Amino acid sequence: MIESEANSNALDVSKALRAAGLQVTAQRLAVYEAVRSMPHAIADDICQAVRGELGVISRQAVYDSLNAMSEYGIIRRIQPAGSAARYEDRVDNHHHLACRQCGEVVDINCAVGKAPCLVAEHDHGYDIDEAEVIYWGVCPTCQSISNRDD
Amino acid sequence: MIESEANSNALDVSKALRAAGLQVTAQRLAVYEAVRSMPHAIADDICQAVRGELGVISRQAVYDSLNAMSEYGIIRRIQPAGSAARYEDRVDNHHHLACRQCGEVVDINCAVGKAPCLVAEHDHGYDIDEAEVIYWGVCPTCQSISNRDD
DNA sequence: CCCAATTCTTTACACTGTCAAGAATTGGGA
DNA sequence: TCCCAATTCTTGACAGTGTAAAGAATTGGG
Repeated sequence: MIESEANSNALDVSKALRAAGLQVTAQRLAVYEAVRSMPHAIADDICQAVRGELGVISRQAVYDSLNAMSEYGIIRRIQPAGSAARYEDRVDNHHHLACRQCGEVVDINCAVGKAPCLVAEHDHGYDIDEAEVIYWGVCPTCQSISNRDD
Repeated sequence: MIESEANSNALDVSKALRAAGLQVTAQRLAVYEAVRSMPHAIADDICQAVRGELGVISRQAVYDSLNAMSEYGIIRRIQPAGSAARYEDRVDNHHHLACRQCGEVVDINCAVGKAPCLVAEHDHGYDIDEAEVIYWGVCPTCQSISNRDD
C-alpha cells in the first residue's frame, strides 16, 4: 500500500467525521479503509479486514462505525435482497447490478441520464428522496459455469 | 368475506399451484389468501393471519409456501433494506415506495413508461432479467407526525 | 492536564430464515 | 375406492445479521 495515499485518504475521512460531529478514532478510520479497499463487502468481511489491520475490534464497533458513517453520507449502505447489508465508499448517485447466483455486486450508472428514476409516476403523497435501483441478472462468470454444466 | 370470491380465488391458486407442479394444500391456500388480503406483509404477519384461519400452521410451512409460490411467480417477494422480506399477490411489473420512518410499502407504477429501467447503461456482461426499483421517502402520516413534533 | 461526552468492549439477546428427520397428506394409478 | 410413492408439514435445533445495555476506555475542548 502506498503510505501517502492511505494518509491523504485518512485525512479526508477525519475531516468528514469531524464535519459530521463524530469523533475520529482508529476503529473508524480502519473501517473506512476496509470499505474503500473492498467495496460492496458485508459487515463481517469488514470486521475481518479491520482485525487484520488493527489486531482487535469488536463486532459492535464495526457496526457502530458503519451505521454512523452511513448516516452522515461518508459511506453508503446497500442491501440487496437475500444478502446482508453491503457498504461502499462511492456516495454519488449510481445504481447496482447484482448476480442472482454468486451475489456479486457491481456499480452501474443510472439508465436514462442523471436521476430520472427519482420521478415516480404517482408519489402517493410521499416525500421521496431516493430511488434505489438494483438490476438483477447473472454475471459473466456464473454464465460460463452454467454453460459448462450443459 | 364473500364466500364465492374466496372460492374463485382459491380455485385460481389451485390451478396455478398445479401448473407449477406443486401440490394443493390447505396451508398453501391459506398462505396465499393471507398474502392477498394484506399485501406487503412480512412472513411473521402472514403466519399470524394463517393461524387465525387454520388454527395451526408451522412457521416452516409458511416459509416453504412463500418460497415455493415466489419461485413460481404465484406471488412476489420484495425485500426493502432494513426490513424482513415482504410478499404481495400482484406479480406484474411494478415498483415500490417505502417509508423510511414507519416502513410502510405501497405499489407504484414504473416511472418512465413500460420497463425502461431494465435497460442499464452498461451491462458489464451480465444477463439482466429484472430491474428492482424502490423509492424511499416519508409517507404522509409520518410527515404529519414530524410536523406535529416541531 | 483534566473532565465530560463520546466511543469501544463485552455479553446477552431478538429476529429472520434455513436444515434435518420423521409424521402426515396429497394425488395418480391399480 | 384403496394404496403407495412423492411431496409437504411439524418439530426442534441452529446459523447469520444486527441491536441493546452497562461499564471501561478514548477523544478532544477548555
